[in-house]
Amino acid sequence: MTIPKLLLVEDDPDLLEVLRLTLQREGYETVEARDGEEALRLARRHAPDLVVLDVMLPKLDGIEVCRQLRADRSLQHLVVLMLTARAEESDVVLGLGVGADDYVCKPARPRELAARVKALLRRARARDQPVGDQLLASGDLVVDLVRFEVRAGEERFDLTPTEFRLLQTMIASPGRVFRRAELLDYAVGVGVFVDERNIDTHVKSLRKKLGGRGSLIETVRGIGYRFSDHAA
Amino acid sequence: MTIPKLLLVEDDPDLLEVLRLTLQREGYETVEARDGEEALRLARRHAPDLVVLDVMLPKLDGIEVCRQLRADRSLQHLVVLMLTARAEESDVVLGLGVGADDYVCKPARPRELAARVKALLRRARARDQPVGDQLLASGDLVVDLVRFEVRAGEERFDLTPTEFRLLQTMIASPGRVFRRAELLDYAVGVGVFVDERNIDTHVKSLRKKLGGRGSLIETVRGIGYRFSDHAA
DNA sequence: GACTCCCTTCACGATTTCTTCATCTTGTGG
DNA sequence: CCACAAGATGAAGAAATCGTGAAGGGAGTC
Repeated sequence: MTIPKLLLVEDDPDLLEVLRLTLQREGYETVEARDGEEALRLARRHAPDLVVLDVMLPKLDGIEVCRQLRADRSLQHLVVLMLTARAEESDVVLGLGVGADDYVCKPARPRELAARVKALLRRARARDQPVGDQLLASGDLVVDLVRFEVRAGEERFDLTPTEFRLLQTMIASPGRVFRRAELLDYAVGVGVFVDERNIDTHVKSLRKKLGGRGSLIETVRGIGYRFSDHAA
Repeated sequence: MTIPKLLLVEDDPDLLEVLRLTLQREGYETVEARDGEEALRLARRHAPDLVVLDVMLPKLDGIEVCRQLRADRSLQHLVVLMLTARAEESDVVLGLGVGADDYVCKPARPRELAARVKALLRRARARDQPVGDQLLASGDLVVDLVRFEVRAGEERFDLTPTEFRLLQTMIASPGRVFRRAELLDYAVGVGVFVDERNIDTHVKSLRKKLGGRGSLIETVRGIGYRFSDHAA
């Protein structure tokens, strides 16, 4: 559940600025390249989740960049979003032919660009994480990711989103100790700047809602918290 | 649950390549035709589940191909997905007029195309099932996919298309929580870019029309919505 | 062209949730 | 047993989410 990293490839400084502002506002981390060679280099160095790739580029055009990216095994999961000049249908077909996942015509409207990036990342994530571990359980406590609810026998616990993610994170690895900083990343969000003590408050509330089972969340003094793995 | 077979009809070799790559990657078996006559021949020989049909074709255009396919009793269950040039509104109207099930504007975005194909096949599968399975029900609420109406006892609810799809989607998996983004894909359309909170508005209207049963659509704060599965 | 229906967006208030902070309790080492 | 650090607790302000009504725009109809 980390924050998605995007590689923006665009030679026009103004356009690049627009891309950056648009996508950073959506909470993405961005890396930027101004030509094809730099794009390839940065893609390999940073392993971004998605690359926004202009077709017209100095040194190496977008088509060629895309082809080479696709040929790189270590970038198997990279999503490529092409930026093509308006009405240049041949570019689009070429781009899709070398494996681009989607395209947006320039000038790109921020709303559409952001929406497409979001949709692409969501689908990519869904693909990489096939249906399966939709149920987490330890003892008689069950975290149901499909129904977004937590049960124990007949009893149901009404948790807030943050409490839910907190429990989900810890119960996925019973016995493992999580530092507060880790829990913040998982449950609150990466890149959100809040006090680590915040976790204490959520843990407290979570324990309270879990009633007798609240003690399954153990405090590890000086480190953080963990979900008990003592056989129930 | 056999592997679906698709017939791809496209005269541009590059575009055909894109179609093939996109859909084979999704696990479909494909057959290819480059003109209208070949399309008809292969459709009859291979009896595919779905045909992706370009409108502009040599010899016999897509409209005419579609018309003839529809006239063939042995291809009753064939699903037709039209590929139309961008902004050619007239093509779309014509296509749907001769019985196409859906259309995608060229150049086709892989994800969108794949999503639509998947959705169409899912719908077709449901349609071919016995009548009983074309009724979705939970409690005394019945969603009739054949008559496109929703009933509860004697009462009939008059829903808009979007409200209908929304309800259909959720009632098909009672208890499962749907994120707004998912609901947008299912109920509004893949590749349509609208505000996620648009869903809220449709839900509100749906609840209002369902009257007392509106509460069956539950809000899962911070996540999305779901259809209740609490035993009636 | 006026009208209707549907979809979409927007803004406001009500409510819930998150976060911070001050205080109290507990655990630990000396 | 004390002192101190770390955690637990409760309260309250800040922020986010959701429900709602209304307005605008497009497509189709009369």
